[in-house]
Amino acid sequence: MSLNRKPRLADVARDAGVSPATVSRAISQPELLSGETLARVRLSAQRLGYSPDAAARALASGRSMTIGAVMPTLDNGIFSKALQAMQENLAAAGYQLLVASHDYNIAAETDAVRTLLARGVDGLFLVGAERAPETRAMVEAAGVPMVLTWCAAPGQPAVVVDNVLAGTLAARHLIENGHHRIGVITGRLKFNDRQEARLEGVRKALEAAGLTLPLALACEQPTNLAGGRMGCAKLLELAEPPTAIIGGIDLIAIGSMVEAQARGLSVPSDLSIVGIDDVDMAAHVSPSLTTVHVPTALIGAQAAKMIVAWLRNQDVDKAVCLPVELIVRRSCGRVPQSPRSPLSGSHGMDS
Amino acid sequence: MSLNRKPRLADVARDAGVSPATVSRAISQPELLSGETLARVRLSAQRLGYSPDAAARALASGRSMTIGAVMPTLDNGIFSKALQAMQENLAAAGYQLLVASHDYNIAAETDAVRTLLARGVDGLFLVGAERAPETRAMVEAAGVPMVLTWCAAPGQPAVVVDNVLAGTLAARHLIENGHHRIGVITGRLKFNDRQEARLEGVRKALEAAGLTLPLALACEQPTNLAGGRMGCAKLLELAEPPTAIIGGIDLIAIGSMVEAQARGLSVPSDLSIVGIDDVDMAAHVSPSLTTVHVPTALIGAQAAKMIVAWLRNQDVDKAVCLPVELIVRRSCGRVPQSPRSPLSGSHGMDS
DNA sequence: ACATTTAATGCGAGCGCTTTCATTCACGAT
DNA sequence: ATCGTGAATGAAAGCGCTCGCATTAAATGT
Repeated sequence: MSLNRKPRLADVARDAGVSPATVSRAISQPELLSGETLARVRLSAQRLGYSPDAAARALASGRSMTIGAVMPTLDNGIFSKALQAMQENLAAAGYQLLVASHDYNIAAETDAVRTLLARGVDGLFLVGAERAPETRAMVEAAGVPMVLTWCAAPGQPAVVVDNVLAGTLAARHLIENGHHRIGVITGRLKFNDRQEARLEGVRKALEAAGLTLPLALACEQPTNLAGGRMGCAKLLELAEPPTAIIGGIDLIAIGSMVEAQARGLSVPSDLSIVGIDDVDMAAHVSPSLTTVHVPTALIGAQAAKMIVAWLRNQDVDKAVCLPVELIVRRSCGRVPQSPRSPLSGSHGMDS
Repeated sequence: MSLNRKPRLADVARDAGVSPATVSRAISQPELLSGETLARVRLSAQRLGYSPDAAARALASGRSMTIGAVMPTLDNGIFSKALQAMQENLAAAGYQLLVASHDYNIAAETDAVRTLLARGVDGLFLVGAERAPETRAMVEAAGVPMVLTWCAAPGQPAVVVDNVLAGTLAARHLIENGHHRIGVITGRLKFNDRQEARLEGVRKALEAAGLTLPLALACEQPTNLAGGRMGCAKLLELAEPPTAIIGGIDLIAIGSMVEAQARGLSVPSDLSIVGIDDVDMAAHVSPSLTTVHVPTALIGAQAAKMIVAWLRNQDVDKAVCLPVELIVRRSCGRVPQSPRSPLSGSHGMDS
């Protein structure tokens, strides 16, 4: 049993009767070799069970074939879905994905980027456009291609969706159903420009309809079910509660639905609810959630393709904006005509 | 503007008036240096903005400070939660996490492991004990520490939970509530020993109570909400439908609940439902889901700690088994006494 | 037949760091 | 004074691969 050390490139070269350089080319630029030589080298490599040393390649070539992704958290369906898509697409192009998370902490993002850069990543995915100037500076100084996701920064390649539009779509749908008092529960706005944009979109739609968003009707909550429940509870306990609620993400919307139902309200007849994201669950809760579809997996896939193209020096679209779309399901209805039990009546009739 | 090339270790050495070896030690074994020298080197490093080159370190030292994790999918709360915990713990120890996924495809797992190994990972996390012999062989040949998660293989360090017990706990709870006809919806059993074990646990509890699991009452579905709905639909359409359903994972259980409710059944009075995992959502659906808590994040955290200890040549527990626990909420009730609308009556009275 | 390309391969100098071994120096013991 | 001793540091040989340049051989043109 010859359990000698791992074969190196030189071993293959010797075995195939060629120079190390030729073996190296057989791996990375096979088109430069004659068919015969290539075949011989491949045979030797195969026979010896050769597999190139990634660290050595990285050192010699200056490329690590590794891409870093820094997400707010991996523990959220929308990010893990994007991550999954990134991973698949990168793997297909020979790249590995290095992940880090910052839990919505702007300084933690800086640290993560620093670490990844020190790791020699060839490219970087970041979420959102808002970040510490230092972070941008580091990436720039390192000369590492970076593509943003979800939100775009000027002049920076990105794969985004129109979050403002998403908010507008959600609000407009409610307005068209006669709702005046619309509550909005967003995620924490700090270091989360996706949520900010969506909120802005809601405001826009409201203003376009001659309505406003009273301070009391907007609240920030953690981006999870519990946040949705709490936010909803808060809004429903208002003297003048909303007739409809927009969740900054589906999880919040669903949490709101649960809370409303737990309070004996019927969705949508007592309270309408709209989400944004269209997570798997949205179609399966009852009533099914009307929401604005955001192509999460596509964002990841596109971002991966973009960075690979960039690394291959191909043309890169400066920023692609993926479409969002209102998905009408069953969680929204016309504004209730009459006061309902735990809520005081809404003002003014409509329609 | 001196935008020269990145400073190297030698630059720091020159600046600090010491040898490169000393700088190297300042980084990785500071305890070997005199306080004075260390301070001087650190100052120079800081001033020059030095950051060691990971590839060079990896090549010279034979350690990449990188750990690979191969998951069935990132796009599932339980795995992404574990991943998140792994990532945090590894980062704290100076390691980076390289991720890959195989989508429940055993050959894809082999490929992922091969790739990660070629990448020079210092350690590996895998899910479950079932896999291609080739995969094990590769890891062994590479001499890379590997820790398994969720399910243990003999003689292999692992952080697991007793999935059989989880299944038993779920079933026993139902049995104690008088249920005889218990349906089970698991995820696909192929290359998923967690689900197999849970199913086995259910069988055990049933047998211990003198009951059996008829073939018709067990079904496999995708591990998501839609799977739960379909599985539930199938079971409810049986001539003799179950009075209770166990979901192999919470997502399935919740999907079942939705389906049951969509069919006009009330949970738990018409149908009891138990899940396994205790995902965030479980506490927030309505009725809240009775389930078996599996400490997902802890699995990840422990696994990370274990592999770090191993890499530091510290003692490693061969296999830690984390506790599972039945969480009684509101989705289970006594078996219905009388036939209910869409279902034919259950046989024999109980209690 | 001879110069000129073009294609295929080899040479060798690194890439930036780690680590073994040797060296130096200070200090307490003899 | 002399000799270990151990702590602190330096010298230098790689780690395994890539790539610019040089070289050779074959093909093409005149």
